[in-house]
Amino acid sequence: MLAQRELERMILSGELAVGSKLNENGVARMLGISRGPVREAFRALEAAGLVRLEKNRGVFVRQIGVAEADEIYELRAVLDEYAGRLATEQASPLDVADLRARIDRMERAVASGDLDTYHDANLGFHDRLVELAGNAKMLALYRRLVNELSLHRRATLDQSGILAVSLGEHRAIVDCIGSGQAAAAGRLLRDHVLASRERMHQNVRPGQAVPLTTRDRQSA
Amino acid sequence: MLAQRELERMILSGELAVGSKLNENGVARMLGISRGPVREAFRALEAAGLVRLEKNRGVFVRQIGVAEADEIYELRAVLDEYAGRLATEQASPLDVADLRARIDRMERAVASGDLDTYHDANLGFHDRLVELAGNAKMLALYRRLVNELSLHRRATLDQSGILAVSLGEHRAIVDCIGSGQAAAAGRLLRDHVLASRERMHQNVRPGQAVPLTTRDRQSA
DNA sequence: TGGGTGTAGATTGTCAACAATCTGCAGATG
DNA sequence: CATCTGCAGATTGTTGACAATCTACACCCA
Repeated sequence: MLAQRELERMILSGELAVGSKLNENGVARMLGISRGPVREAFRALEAAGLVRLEKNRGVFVRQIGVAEADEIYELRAVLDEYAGRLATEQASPLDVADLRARIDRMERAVASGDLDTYHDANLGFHDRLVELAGNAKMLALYRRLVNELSLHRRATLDQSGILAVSLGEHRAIVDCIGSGQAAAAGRLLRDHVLASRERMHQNVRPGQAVPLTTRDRQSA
Repeated sequence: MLAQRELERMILSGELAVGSKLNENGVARMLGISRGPVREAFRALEAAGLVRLEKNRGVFVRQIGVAEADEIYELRAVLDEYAGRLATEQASPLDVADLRARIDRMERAVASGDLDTYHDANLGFHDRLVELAGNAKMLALYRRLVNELSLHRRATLDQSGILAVSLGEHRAIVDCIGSGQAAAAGRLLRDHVLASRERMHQNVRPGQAVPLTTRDRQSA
């Protein structure tokens, strides 16, 4: 039960590299437990889409390719448009202020060049927005998609110019939410996600395909 | 690995009643295996949303209430509208003919009063439609939602009048797909799903809340 | 009689050992 | 020299046993 959360944390933080093999004995020793609970955690993580199980061969941290990331971004665009519409109808002035504060936090992070904080705040902003929509099932699906996207380890050569654009999009979205323009909020949110997808593509091209040295790497 | 599929089948078919407790030893004996693999299957099924785990108390087949079913229907409406648009762009004439054949099968089932066959064909029709959209991740999410909806055991007092209406909606959808009207196909599909939600509500009202006798029932 | 309490049985959580399968390498063979 | 074969070690799949926790019922007491 706890092993699953710890493994999930390590996978999402990148502590366990994408594509690396997870040895049952190794993980068990690392967590100070036996193989039984580790295997159970693996099964749960597989259903959550974070690892891949190969019968009699072992489990691997899942690798999300560009094509699959594309699919996920398009799904997010559809869900986010809906979430934006609902959130506009549901959000209180306090909620809007909270969203603005999150954007401010992102802006400060960009100004100080702290990309990690920016990334966290960005995830938090979108998560809060979907949460405001008030559909718990959608929030669960959304989080799953975001988790899977984090398995698409791209070069992350975020240039501050791109981040500034993204910041502007965020502000426009919250302005629509604050002024009750549901349809416009949804549309901007969808466009924002699709633009993020394009930004990912531009990051992927220089690096080409995923280097082989990161596949089936040993760890734990 | 196989235990999970068997349990999933038994849950979705209703062989294991919604809300019933699944005893580890009982399931293990039933499947002719030991408790270890059973516990692994439980963890996977929990992540799939089919069972609910309560620490030190056991696992129960999940119960979907009206509020949650509502959320799922609204999500399906959003996804299906998108799927309808994509499917229209992707579908070949053969695909359209296949969809029509599925509707014919539903019609025959209604005519002969075979509600089980109608239900299967209906699920198959929508599944195929989402599959045609060509987004594998969306298909996976869609199937998960449909699975969860089957945990909302309503009275299923399907009257043939209602089914006829549903059949007509199906034909209109495929007509749009066949004639390349993507936006219209999406809109009709969304409306169809939302209408299904309303039909569920009308089925729920007479029966009121779920009777207590079906909760935490012993089985396996 | 109603309600709290303790205990016996059942059930879940965990572990270590055994069986089945895979992997890597050394040696044979053409 | 390349390829196939077979074994040794490592890893996964499964099992039965033990510890921790919960549940239900009998019992006691006000």
